[in-house]
Amino acid sequence: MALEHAILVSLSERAAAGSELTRRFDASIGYFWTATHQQIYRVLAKMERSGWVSVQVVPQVDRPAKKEYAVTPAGREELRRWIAEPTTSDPVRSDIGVKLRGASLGDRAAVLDDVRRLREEHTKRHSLYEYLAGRDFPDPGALTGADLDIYLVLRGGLLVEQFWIQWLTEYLDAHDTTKDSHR
Amino acid sequence: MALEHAILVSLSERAAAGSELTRRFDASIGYFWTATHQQIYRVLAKMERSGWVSVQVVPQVDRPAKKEYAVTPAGREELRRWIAEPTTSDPVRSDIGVKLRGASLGDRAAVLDDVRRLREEHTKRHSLYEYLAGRDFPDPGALTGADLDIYLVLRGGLLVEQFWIQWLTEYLDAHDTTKDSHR
DNA sequence: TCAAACATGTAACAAGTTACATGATTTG
DNA sequence: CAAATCATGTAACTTGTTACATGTTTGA
Repeated sequence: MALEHAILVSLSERAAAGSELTRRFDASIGYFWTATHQQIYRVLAKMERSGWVSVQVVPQVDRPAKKEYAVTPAGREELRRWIAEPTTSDPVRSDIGVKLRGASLGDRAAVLDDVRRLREEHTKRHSLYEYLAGRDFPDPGALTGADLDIYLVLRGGLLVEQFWIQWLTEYLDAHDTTKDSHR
Repeated sequence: MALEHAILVSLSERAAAGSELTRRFDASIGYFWTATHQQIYRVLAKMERSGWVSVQVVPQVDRPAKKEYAVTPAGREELRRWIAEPTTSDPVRSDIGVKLRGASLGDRAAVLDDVRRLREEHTKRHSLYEYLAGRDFPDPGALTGADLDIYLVLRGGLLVEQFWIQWLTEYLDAHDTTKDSHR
C-alpha cells in the first residue's frame, strides 16, 4: 500500500489536516498518486492507530476546528523502511487503451471524438505543468536535495502528458489518413 | 469496470478459456490492462450470469478439458455501448513516483539503485515491443481496421516504455551531477 | 509412479469508489 | 436566517491481491 506512504511523505514536508491533504493529492502529489478525501480520512485513522502519525485538534479563528496530523518517529522509521524496499512496477490500467484496441467492434467515430477530447484534456494539463515549472523552478540546474526531487517529479508529470499527447495524436493521424472511419 | 470489457474485446478476437485469457493479459492486452487468473475466472463467472458470454466444455485429446467462452449477442451489444461511452482518464498510481518525491527522507543511494534496476526492466520491455513490432508489423503504413488498432496499441506500449526510460534517466543524471547522494 | 504442467477454482483480505450524513461557521 | 463553504466522517459496494486447494494428464 503506497497511500499511507504518500501521506507520510506529504506530512513530512508539512503537518496538515485531512482536508489540506486532499487538496495536495489533487495537486502536486497527485501527479503519481491520487486519493479522495474519504480514503484519506480512513487511512489517517488507521495510521494513527498504528502510531505513525499523531493528531492535535487546532481551533481556528474563522473556521471550524481541524485535526492536524504530524509524522511520529515511528512514522519516519516506517517511511525509511518503505523507501529502501525494492519497488515493483505498478500495473498499467487504461480504459482508453482497451477501447482503442476494440474500436472496430463499436462506433469508430465515437472513439475518435473521445480521443480528441482526451487529447485536449492532456494538452491543458501539460500547459499547466509547464506554467508551474516556469513559476516555481526558474533555474532547475541550481536545485539540490528535496527541491530537486520535487522538480523531477513535476518533470515526470510533464513527460507523462507528453506521452499521452503523442500517442493519441498518432492514433488520430493513422485513422485520418486511412479512411476507414466506417469500421 | 473495464476488465469485463477488456475480456469482451479479447474474446471477440477469438473464443478462449480462462487460462488462455490469462496468457493474453500477460501479453498484448496487458499493455494497458492487467489481470490475474483468479480475477479472470471470477469475472468470467459473473459475465456468464449476465449473459454476456456463453460457455462450452471442450474435451481435449492431450490435456484436461477446458471451458471455452464466447461472446453472446448481448455481450457484443454491451461492448458497443461501453465503447461509445465517454472515457474518464484513469488515475495514475506509481510507487516509484512517491519514492522519488520522498527520497530525501530515506536512503538516497537505495533509491538510486532501485531507479537503475527499474530503468533496466523498462529498457528490456521496450526492446521486446520493438521486436514484436518489427516481426508482426513490417509495413505499418499498409494497415487498416482492427490490425491497425492492434498496431497502434503496441505503439502506445512502446511510447510508455520510452517515457519511463527518459524520466528515470533524467532523475539519475540530475542526481549524479549534483553530488548530493548523501541526503 | 511421481513430479511437473495445465486448468479451474475458493477464501480471506486489502484497497478504492460512490453515495450519503453531520455539524460549524461565514457571508449575503 | 438561509445558503455556501469547510472539515470530518459512515456505509455499502466493487475491484484487486494473496494464499491456498483440487483434479487431470503427460513425461521422466
